[in-house]
Amino acid sequence: MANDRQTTLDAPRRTSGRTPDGKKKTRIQLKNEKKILDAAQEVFAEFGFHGATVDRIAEKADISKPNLHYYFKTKKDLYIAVLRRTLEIWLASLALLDPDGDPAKELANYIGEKVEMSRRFPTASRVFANEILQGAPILENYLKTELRDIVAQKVCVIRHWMDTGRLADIDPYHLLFLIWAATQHYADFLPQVKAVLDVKRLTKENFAQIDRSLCDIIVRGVIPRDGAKAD
Amino acid sequence: MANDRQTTLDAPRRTSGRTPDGKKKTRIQLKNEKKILDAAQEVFAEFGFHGATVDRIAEKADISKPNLHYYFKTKKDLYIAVLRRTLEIWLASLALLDPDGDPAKELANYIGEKVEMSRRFPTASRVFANEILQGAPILENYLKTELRDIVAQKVCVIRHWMDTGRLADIDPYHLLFLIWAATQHYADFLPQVKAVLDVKRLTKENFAQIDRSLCDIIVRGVIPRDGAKAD
DNA sequence: CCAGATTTTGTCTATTTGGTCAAAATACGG
DNA sequence: CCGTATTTTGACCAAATAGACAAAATCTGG
Repeated sequence: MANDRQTTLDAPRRTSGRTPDGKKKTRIQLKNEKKILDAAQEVFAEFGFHGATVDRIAEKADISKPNLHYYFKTKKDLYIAVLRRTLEIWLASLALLDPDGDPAKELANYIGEKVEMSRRFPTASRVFANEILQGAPILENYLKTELRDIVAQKVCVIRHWMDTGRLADIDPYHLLFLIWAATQHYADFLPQVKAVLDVKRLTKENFAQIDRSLCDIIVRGVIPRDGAKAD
Repeated sequence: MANDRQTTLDAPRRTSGRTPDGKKKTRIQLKNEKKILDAAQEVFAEFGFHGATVDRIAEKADISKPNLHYYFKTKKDLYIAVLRRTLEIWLASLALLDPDGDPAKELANYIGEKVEMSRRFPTASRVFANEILQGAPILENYLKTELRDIVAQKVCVIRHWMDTGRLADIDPYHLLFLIWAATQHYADFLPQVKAVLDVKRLTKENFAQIDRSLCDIIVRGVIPRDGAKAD
């Protein structure tokens, strides 16, 4: 009952550089908030919201716990801030898919972008995965509004390609899910992938190979047999 | 330093029905252990190891906390027991892929099996996902031995299909990862899927559609263009 | 119905953890 | 260099939580 604070994630507000009261942020403030957010992202990615402890985050950020609370009132606030950052990365990768481009090239490009994302920002992907896995208590609202809308747009593009006969007739939603799942798998399930492949870590070459494999299968799977260019 | 207890997961021992000392298990024991494991699986799936509390599990199992501890010494023991059960489900679905079958049919069948798995045992999938996401502290050993071996076998089958020209030349490992990722996505990321599709829950029809879409794309993506049967 | 084994519970404890607070330290504009 | 605003910290608290333990209740075979 004592929980009337904001608990869902609004559309990422363009407030960076401003404190909630409108004042400009100090240099110290910016530096420390970044340190904390970086540390928090790692810890939340590894342990999820519940498993992460403020102490651990503070330690990793090399800052005292009360000082951390000076910048972020509660653990939840901090978590929301991390999610917000994570989301921007996510959104960036979703912004592709040109309706006028060649479907095969566009999709391959999209897949490549997402693979690169998993390679460069695995912790961001994991924070996100943890949140969804636990029922998306914070992101629920975002998923049902912003994400849904963006996806609907992408779906339109894909449908357009089908209508003009440049793409096989498959469900656009599941095509997108397939791409997301396949690419993020290499960030979220990294320990499993490494174990099965029997490697210490995934190199750039590994990711190039992943990109090739996924494009091979998925693009070939959705391009019509006849009119397709051999490339 | 005071942690010399077993911390990794051995090969699932065939000890069901036997207590560690070799005695037969009481009917009460079996019933209560099942109640506890069922409850624990749900809670671990939703909150992960750290987020899950013994109290909550006990409550869900409708059993007192000390009584729960009577059956499972520690939270970790209970977690390991849940993982063991989960693993059996996982293994079962991996046991397919007949080398002498038709590749397209075998793969479609495999995908269908995994989709069905996600539909029927989403919590099991989530427990597993949580464990991997947090770095697979318990499952690490299992991943590097049993799973790796099983996968190696499947890879052989797939390679065999390629060598006999019945499958396009793609990396078998990444094909398997793709299938796992795509199918489990609908269990692990269910809240996201529901939000984007704008549905309250995924029906049997939804899953049939998922199965069709995934088979369409993936199977078409790996079957050579020429010699393929139209089916 | 009895004796021993098994099961259940009320109570308690040690530890972890999120968060507070007032005071001390530091930065900064004039 | 001074006064004010900002930043940092040591000490502390209340709640949550994993687990211990001995006593009580119940079951079971003879």
